[in-house]
Amino acid sequence: MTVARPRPCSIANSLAVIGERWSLLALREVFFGVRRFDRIAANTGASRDILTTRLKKLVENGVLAKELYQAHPPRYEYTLTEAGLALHPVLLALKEWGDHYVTEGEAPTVFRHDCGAVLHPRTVCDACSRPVPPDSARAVRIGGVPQRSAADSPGAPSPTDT
Amino acid sequence: MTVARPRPCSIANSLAVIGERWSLLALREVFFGVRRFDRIAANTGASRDILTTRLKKLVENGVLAKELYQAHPPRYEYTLTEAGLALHPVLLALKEWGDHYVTEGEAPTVFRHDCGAVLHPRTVCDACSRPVPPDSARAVRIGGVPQRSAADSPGAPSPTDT
DNA sequence: ACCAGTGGGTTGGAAAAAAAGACCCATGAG
DNA sequence: CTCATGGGTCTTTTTTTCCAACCCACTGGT
Repeated sequence: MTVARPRPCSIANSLAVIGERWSLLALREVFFGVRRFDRIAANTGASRDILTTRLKKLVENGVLAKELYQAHPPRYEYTLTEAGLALHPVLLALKEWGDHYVTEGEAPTVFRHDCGAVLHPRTVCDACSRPVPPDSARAVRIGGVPQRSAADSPGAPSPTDT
Repeated sequence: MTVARPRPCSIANSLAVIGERWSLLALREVFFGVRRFDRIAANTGASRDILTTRLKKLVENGVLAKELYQAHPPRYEYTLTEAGLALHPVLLALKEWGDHYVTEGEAPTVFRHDCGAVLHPRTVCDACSRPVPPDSARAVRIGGVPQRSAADSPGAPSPTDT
């Protein structure tokens, strides 16, 4: 009898690093170019002590780096590491979804892409550059468990009980 | 003197709906085809009471729908609404980031795209279909505040103090 | 009829996390 | 000297979360 342990999963792993309250909002600020504690606190609304522990965690996990910009009263700026920059798609996806399904009225934040158009991100397959609707992705393996590739009836694509 | 109120932001709005612990993992399960309470609880590791309130909230916010599949002992399945399906890019982005920067070893979950290749999502501009690196997006407006369109060097794109 | 099992919760108490706000320290400006 | 700024820390109170147990309405087996 298998004990029900949670599914191994990169989404869960990601959330363990950036999934706590305020973490993503702090990262949003750094993406916006706001790199100092006070401003991040003010713009997110996070309380200072929580923000301190979140930033520390993000630094420990290599998402942010702390850079000294003034010695003596040592003062730091938080900057994005490579891993931090790689979160851009996550934030864009969340913003797009929020604009569409949560925020009422105009989107509070708007970007213009290099190409000149207002930015709306779209997710495509890296190999073929075509869109990836939910049903265009077949599971090869879920949570470490190989999926039968056979014709699973639509609507019940291999529930993966484990 | 402006009182520091948190920035209006669709990312924050999104997180208010799906940002609590377990919410995204529950949604992941529904995307995987796991639609019933017990299985979702087992596969995520969430405790039942928390899962109850999370699912209720997701239903209230129109991300999931509850469908009766058996009367009498009334039993429900949770299915994705249009808004729920639209979260696919968010989950893909989180999975991709986790695979890359958090999970050690092989990715626990792998999808194959319709095109035949193993799925790696990429985010592109909907208008020009080109990639969207962090510095290719210029702020038109952030948190409701218009940005000066002048040449802000990347990395310091108008700190938006509000 | 009796019993175990399944599905979807609810309840109560203990433990952990977050919020709010005061406090601290070093430096620089007026 | 005093105030303001930046980056925290400390304490107290309020919220959440976790955990395990319990409940109810069946269903299927014997």
